Amino acid sequence: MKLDQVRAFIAVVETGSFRSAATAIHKTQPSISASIKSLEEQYDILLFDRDSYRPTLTAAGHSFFQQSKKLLSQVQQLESLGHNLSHGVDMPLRICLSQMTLTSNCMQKIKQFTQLHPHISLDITTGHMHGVQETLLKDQSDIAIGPRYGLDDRHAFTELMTVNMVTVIHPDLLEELNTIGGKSSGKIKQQQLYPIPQILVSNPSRSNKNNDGYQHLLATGKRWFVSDFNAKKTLLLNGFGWARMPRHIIKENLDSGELIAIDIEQFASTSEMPVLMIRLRNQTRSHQANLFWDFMKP
Amino acid sequence: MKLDQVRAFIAVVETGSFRSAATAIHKTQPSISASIKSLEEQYDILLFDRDSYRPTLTAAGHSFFQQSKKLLSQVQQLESLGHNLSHGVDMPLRICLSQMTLTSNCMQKIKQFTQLHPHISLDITTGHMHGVQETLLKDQSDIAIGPRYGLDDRHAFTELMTVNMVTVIHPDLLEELNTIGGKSSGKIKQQQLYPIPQILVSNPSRSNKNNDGYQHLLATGKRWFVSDFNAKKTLLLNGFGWARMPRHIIKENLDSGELIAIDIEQFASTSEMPVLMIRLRNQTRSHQANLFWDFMKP
DNA sequence: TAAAACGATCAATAAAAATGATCATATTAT
DNA sequence: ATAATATGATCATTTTTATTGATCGTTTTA
Repeated sequence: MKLDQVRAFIAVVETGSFRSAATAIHKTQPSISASIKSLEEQYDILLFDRDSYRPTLTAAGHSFFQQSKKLLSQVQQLESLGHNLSHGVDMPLRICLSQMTLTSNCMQKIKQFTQLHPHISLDITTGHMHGVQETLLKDQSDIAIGPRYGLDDRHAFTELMTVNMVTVIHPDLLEELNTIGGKSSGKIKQQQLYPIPQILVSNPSRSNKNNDGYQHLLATGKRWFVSDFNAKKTLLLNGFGWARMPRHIIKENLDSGELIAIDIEQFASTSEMPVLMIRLRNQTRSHQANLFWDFMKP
Repeated sequence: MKLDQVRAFIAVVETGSFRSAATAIHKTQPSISASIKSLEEQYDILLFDRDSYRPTLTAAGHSFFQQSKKLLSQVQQLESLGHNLSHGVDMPLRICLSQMTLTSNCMQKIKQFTQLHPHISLDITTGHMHGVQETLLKDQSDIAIGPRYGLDDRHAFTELMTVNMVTVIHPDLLEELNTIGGKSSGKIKQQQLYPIPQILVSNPSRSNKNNDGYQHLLATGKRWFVSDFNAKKTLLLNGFGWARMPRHIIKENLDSGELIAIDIEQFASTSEMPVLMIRLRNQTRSHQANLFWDFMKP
């Protein structure tokens, strides 16, 4: 397949005839004929129906056209990239941060990096849960920073820090718990929590097959799924349930007593969740990506 | 730009040398040199650093390589499509249905279509809200069926039917309302509903700028966002709030008294929501798509 | 009914790509 | 150290490919 052949094909479709296509892309009509013929012979398909005066796309030709358009837009992207690169326009370094990692600690380190390398432009996006690693796989980011959830052997990673996770609940709900369940202090039994929903952050966009990584689920409790930590926090503050939260997000609410940290029997109520810096193992890394990786690496 | 040049470039990157690249793609080394040189001159960039013995990618070369890989995968898609088309493999017709439209009425019409055209393979996906129209724009579907939300002038549509929307609430909550608010029958005042959350289906994946289409929001009430109608139904059945629902989804719950239809003052409590069949205006349509469109059109 | 536009075809020509030989240099192996 | 091997650039030559202009039989348009 030659690009010029595809260009000729598209020109014919869009101008409606071989001749007009020829003038449109500055070639001669026989040249267009040859290009179409070559495509048709190469794949053993009929792109145009020549029975009528004007060439009309066959069903196969229609599918081929749509895909051809995609190909050509990809070509144009590559060509404009080529031209941009000659003018010193670098590709931005794309970082995807898990909401969980938005601590001043981590952000300051990134800010230091930007100050150290002011010529490197950073594209920073945020995501939740597996979504962070998915941006790597979908080539929407070069480096991701997030929890261990959803990693497999395609990912390489290094631990950056840990986030203190704490199990919290609204004081009203806690009181309700104690009046029903029994003891007013000490550890809470798992059974006591069953009637109260656990609020979890989920990624509803993709139904993930493997449920690994959810090591912090209460086995039979009711569960609520929200889309991000802010929604989770809102629900918590309104007393809709209990949840595990990064301490830095709800620190002020803990201090003011709007939320209470609780301790559950046989359940990792507070824990240090590792935050990883992640990249794809088999992908060639840009120089900027390597600089960032080495700078952030502990 | 020639495809062979890009292929040569990628081969060099992946094999590590011009000579090995030559053998890998069955060309000679001078040919590879010429290809790379041509690319470099065309865009006025340096792809490889030749100072060292082995050619190593420059920063520009690295960016160019990543984009080149994408291009080539697009090429392979087109080529395999070409070969498939010759063996009579048609592209499936991709329909995206809003969850709201999953009435037996609509589904039966689609089933009739499949029986009428057994050779046309249908790919059916479902989505929520704007997500349905987005599949069109992202070229993930050929025809969408869903509500009016999020349409703009890129879309062409025709009304298929209407779905009866009804405002419902859990009987316990209704009782609570009446004891607090006053009357035990007749219309409910908007103010009475403020303390009870309205449950809405949202599309959290994309933060949509224009809030048009949400004509059924109570101005100052609390709001809950869930990802689909099933979640909404679950919340309703558990008495978490009130919501507007397609009648066909909760018909049985209304009959059994698990949910109660309510009437709110100055609020379109029950209404007929139009369900549209939607396609992109400027996109060439496949024969299958036209067949489907004409069949479904009232 | 005449004129214009269409696509297919073909021999001739122009352009481009691939080739093989050769060179200077860098890396290995001995 | 030294010989052997491997690397990329260069160039004249050949081969392949693309393009052209002319022409033919149609179909559409005026």
